[in-house]
Amino acid sequence: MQENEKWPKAYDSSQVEKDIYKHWEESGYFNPDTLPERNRGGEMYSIMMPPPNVTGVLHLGHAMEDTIMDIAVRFQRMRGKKALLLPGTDHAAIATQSKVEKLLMKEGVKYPREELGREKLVEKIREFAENSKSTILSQIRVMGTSCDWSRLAYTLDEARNRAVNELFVRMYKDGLIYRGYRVVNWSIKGQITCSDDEIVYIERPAKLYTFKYSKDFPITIATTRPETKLGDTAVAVHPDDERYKKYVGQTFTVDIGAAKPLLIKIIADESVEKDFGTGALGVTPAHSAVDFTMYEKQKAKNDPIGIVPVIGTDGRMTEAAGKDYVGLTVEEAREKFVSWLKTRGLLESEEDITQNVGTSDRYEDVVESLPMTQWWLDMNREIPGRGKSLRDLMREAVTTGLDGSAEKKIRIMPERIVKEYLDRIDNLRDWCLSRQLWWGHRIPVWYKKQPAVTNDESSEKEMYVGAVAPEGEGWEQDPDTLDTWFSSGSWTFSTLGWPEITEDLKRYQPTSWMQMGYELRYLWMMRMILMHTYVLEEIPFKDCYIHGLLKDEHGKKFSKSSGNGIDPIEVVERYGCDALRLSLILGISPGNDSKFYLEKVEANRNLVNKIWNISRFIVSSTQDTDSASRVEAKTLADKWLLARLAEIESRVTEMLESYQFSQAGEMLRDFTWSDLADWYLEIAKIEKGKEAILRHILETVLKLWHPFMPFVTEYIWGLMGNKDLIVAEWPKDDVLRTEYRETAEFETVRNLVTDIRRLRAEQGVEPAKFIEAGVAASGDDQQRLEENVEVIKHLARLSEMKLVATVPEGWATTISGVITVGINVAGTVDKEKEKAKAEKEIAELKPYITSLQAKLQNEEFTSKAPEKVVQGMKDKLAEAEAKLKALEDTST
RNA sequence: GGACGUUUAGCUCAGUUGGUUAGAGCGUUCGAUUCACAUUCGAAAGGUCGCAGGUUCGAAUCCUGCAACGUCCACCA
Repeated sequence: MQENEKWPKAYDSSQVEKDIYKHWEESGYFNPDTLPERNRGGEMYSIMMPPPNVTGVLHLGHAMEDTIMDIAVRFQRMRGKKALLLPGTDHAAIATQSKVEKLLMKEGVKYPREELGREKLVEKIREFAENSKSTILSQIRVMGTSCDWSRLAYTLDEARNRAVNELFVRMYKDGLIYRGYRVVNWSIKGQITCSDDEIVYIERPAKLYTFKYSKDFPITIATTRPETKLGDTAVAVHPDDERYKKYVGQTFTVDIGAAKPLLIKIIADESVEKDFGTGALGVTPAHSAVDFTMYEKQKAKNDPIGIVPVIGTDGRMTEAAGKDYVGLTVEEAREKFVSWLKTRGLLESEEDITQNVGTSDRYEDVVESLPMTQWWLDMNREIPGRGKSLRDLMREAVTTGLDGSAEKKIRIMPERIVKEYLDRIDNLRDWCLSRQLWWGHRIPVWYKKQPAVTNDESSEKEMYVGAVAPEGEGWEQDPDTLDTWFSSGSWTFSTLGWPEITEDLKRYQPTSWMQMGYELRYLWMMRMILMHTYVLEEIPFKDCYIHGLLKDEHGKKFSKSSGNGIDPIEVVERYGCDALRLSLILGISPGNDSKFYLEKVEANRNLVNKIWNISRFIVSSTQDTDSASRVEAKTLADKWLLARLAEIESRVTEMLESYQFSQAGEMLRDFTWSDLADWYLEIAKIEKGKEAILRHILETVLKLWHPFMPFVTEYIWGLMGNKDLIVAEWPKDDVLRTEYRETAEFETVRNLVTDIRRLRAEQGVEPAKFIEAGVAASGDDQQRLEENVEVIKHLARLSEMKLVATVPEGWATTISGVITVGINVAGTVDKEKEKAKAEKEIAELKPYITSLQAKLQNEEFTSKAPEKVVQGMKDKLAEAEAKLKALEDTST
């Protein structure tokens, strides 16, 4: 074929991708409202894009998510659905604010909050966020993502802010959100509260100290945090513990150096393990979540114990800790208190242990447990009128279905995640919603007097909950903002216009599908389920696919600190978007991590180019074809290929329906490269008159590939004179599927060609040389080969192929299935090689035959195994025996 | 302390409800360049399916135990 401008030898993605994306965007097909008639009347299909954080740029993980979502939505669009992929970004409260603060500090603003003040700092963050947002949005376009830009959402925009406020107020009115003095996770470094989900547990060595408060105190206790003991108010023992039963209810006064002598009450609590340590637990309600629950239990029992905070928000000991300790860090205080115990002879032992401590996922410091007044979401309280709690809703949504309705059940993939999720639900504590941050949704609560961040139980002033301040003077809004996951949690409906009951809301939720990385399954998936089921009494999505992490070739996480980051945009520039997309989805299995490296992209670039050249060949050789001509299989090869195509069509469809992208893509690749390019197109050069079939095949293949590699397929589609592959009809049941089913017959021909090629290579026949061949076959095989003599001759480079009774003496021979084939090597046959080959095959075949025979003689097998299996084995045995006989004939 | 995942060719991974000679891509070796594509084509080598037991006529696949790696949960005071 002539080189020409339209069809260069190699596909150049950089020349076409931008224009094609622009064309798609202008076509309106990304927006379900402006899709062709067929789609607008179709079933709805919706995906909400997990909003990337506006903290920087798109990374490979985003690129992978964009790819799988885009494959899903393109597939559904081609099938005629009213398909929506709704894009958006996340303001990412703490991530963004801390990032900007760090940048400012680098620029010399040492204390950004103090120096700039709330308004100015928020303005700086907004600037940064807007910048980052526009970068990210343009990168989503580069990935070819077919999302509806007219519905673009941002977690901190006007509409989403309205939704968040409304949600907060509604939950408050339902009694689910409350203000409470409770123990929080406090990051000293970040000066901020963390939810349980933002805690990362790490193991570290620690010392377990066993001691008594005083010489005459009857119970010995153990702790890894001696300094907190300055705030102890009780000792808890198991109610059945004979050793301590007699003390329960008594109160002891001990002086261990705190500001005031401690009043220690002995209480009984089921959760204390008799066999752990001394079987008694010093209770510090102010500095341990567990102890705090005991404090609450005692309060409920009307047998209260005290609560004494001895650590402040600055991580230093408070005045309550006593004059010897005030102002010290916890480490200093610990050392001091331990030596105090030692000098008094109160320390019984010191033991090295490994301890699990919680750290802040953002600031990476060990979090302190401190009591504070914060806003909380109650997991256990009954929702008015629903007869169940938020926890119940979260459980129902993945088990029985919401309200027991199977229609309202979320299917999570891979399934094992469900178990982990339920585990987590069972252990869920109330969610601390308020954050000491400025970047985010400000808590919609107003006070007459502003409470300071403090760990004293402050007296409440007049309070009003609502988005707008009430009438009158002196109202000040709560200074805190909401946990960023509060707004992300409402993503599946806030994006559709809620709290207004819009057409979009009615139509596109519950959404069809959600995908996310497994690190988000609690932080985000759980919250979406919680909020959606609460607000709309519906599930947020029908299917949820949890994918693994992308790692580098050594299995390491991509991260800035290890410097192994790969910029997806650079990869697109170098190899093309289609190649990158394939590399992100092929060879992965759901829920497992996968590795990414450039060799993979290269291989997939080659695949894209292969498709380009297949098209180039087919288009050039079918230029004058009447596109209306009927697709009809005339030869064995035609029947075979059309049967394969029909099979691929239905299997790829099935796989995409069940979100098995990797498998679908691999199947298509194998078909395209091997069956179509290497075999059928080669045959098409020999057997003429395939124009209509070739066109049909190419168009079908382009359609099947389009969701995976949208750019090159759309481009070729255009070069073929067609319009808008993006909305072309997905291949489905057609005449081919029922007409052509048989693929096995062609395998005889294919195997014969391969075996002759191997024989030539073994015998050292020059590759270009045409030689004579003789083929001894019988029955159906004989006829099949006769019909395909020309094909075989060309593909195996034969000058002549005769069907013979026996292969002439002196020719090199091999066995292909049950066919004996010989080639005339003009007396130069390498007997040694031939014999070695035959012997090797015989050696493999004999034990195989023996084992088959043994199986077939085994009555247990023949009576128990299904008839199909037994028959299959008999056939195999017959074939193997025939082959063995032929081999033995040739090797003697 | 519980739970989960992974372990298959040198590398990356497939392997559907157990069915009998375990597959692909990359890499390796040998060979090929006029006529779609060297971003290509042909051929080959390469695996005791982590280990040990068990169930079964039959196990990479099911069960039990163990090991290595990874992950999650828990009020390990």
